[in-house]
Amino acid sequence: MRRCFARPAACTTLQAFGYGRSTATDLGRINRQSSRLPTPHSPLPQTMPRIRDLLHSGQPGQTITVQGWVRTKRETKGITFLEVNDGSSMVGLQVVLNTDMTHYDTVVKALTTGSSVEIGGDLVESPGKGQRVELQGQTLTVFGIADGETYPLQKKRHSFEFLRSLGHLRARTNTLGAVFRVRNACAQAIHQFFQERGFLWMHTPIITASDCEGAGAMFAVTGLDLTQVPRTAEGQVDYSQDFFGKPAYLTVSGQLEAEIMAMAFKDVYTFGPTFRAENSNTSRHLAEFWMVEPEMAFCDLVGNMDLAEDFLKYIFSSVLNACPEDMEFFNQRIDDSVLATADNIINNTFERIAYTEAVKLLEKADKSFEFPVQWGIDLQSEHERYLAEELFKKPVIVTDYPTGIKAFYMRLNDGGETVAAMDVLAPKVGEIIGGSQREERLDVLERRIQEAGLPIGDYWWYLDLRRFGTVPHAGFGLGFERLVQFMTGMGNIRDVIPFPRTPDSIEF
RNA sequence: UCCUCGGUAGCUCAGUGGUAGAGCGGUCGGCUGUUAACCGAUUGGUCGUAGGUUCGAAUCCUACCCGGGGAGCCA
Repeated sequence: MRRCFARPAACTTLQAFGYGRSTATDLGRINRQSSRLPTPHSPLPQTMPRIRDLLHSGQPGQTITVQGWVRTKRETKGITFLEVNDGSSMVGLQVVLNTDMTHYDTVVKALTTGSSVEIGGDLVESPGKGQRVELQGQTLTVFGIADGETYPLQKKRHSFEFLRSLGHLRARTNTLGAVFRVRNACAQAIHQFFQERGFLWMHTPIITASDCEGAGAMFAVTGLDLTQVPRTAEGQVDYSQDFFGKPAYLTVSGQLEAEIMAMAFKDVYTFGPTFRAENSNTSRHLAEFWMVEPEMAFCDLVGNMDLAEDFLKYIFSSVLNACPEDMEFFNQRIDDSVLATADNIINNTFERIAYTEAVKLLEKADKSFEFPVQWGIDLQSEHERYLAEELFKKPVIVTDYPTGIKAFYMRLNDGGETVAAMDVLAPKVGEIIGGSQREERLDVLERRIQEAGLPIGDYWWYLDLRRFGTVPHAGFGLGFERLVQFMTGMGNIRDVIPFPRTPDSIEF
């Protein structure tokens, strides 16, 4: 590409060109007919049609301007085809450039995959196969060339491992583009689902005061100079000199705070970032991920299950509706069960079964498990998948788990052997949602905190909720990236979040 | 953290002790409408790093680094 710039003919079209607040390089505005002057356009983005809309509803005869990045260029002797993509859809707009354009030899030939362009012209019916309409290019502005020798994205399939090393460029690929459109549609659907039902979105804190949340290793947050940590007389870190005057961490859950807000607004939800410092190196774990946690007052476990089922059906329907091409792509190229799975979620009533019953079914199963089943142990991934995939062949909600394997805040059932917990198990992925009815009885909750060996003083406000106007309530948690993984069929969670954070990895 | 597989051209990979390869990409040329265009030519490497065995190491050994998959933990 540098060689092209060195050509005298190309150099004559080079000039600094102020463009809005940024400076772009104008490689040339090219007129098909030399008598026609370039028409300066408004730089306001909202005046530019998105390629998605042009492909769906653009009419031949429209004069349009599009902006985007060149995905491919196909050249023949007398004509050049560009596919321009602006991220609004999987498929790009085909642009036809004829050799009689001014500067064709210098500018059009210089265009490479990855270059940024603005092209004006007429939308016409495409005589070729593969697209309804195409853009007959008349003016072309090149904002930036992507040097073909060094631009790492090629017109071929790349491994996801390789694309992960290109976190700043991979969103321009078909698959990651589809992932992030689906992710957006999914987030939008989540808000819409809750807002339609009167839930309030609550921003629970990201920095939390103590580790009483009790769910996994936490990242410490400190303002102390780590090269000169103040010590107490006993040699411990003197947190009284730290920013908050006590140890602080990044949140691992917004649930306890959501419970506070549910005691005022009945139905609330959180949707925000969550952090786990666990050294988990798997395709299903991130150190920073987004979590959705609805919490409902005056609600029991059955109401919780109803909400979880409605929730998944709604999200899947919405995303299929919003991103049909992307979902079709996932089904074709990533996992051919994506659409069947979505259909299964949307059109089946979820099976509901108590843990004790599930264990009996697993014991009777004509199948040998790596981990033998026994009442009292937590279900392994292989057990969950057997229930959802082989036995019921649809989503299964398992309820009433043994008290010993679940968290202290889950409501104790009569007899005390089980708690009102629920896990939604889905074919292909296993647990997708985990939740419970919360313990609303003060005396029971106090006993459970003590039995768990937790510092009861730290929970004074949580216990106050039971002292003052307590109410049965319930909620669940859902890992947002796992939902996106589930919907798209993407195998690695690092490929459904724009900038994954995992142990020893925090690029971009 | 444990188990396991891997690291060779820009990318995807072949090469199991004897002169480092293919496809794709890039570049150049050709081709009147292409669809991951096509055809021809060409470019391209400290074989993850360090040490060792050997006449000779991409290949065998040791350590380390990085990545994939699985497990645990979990969402």
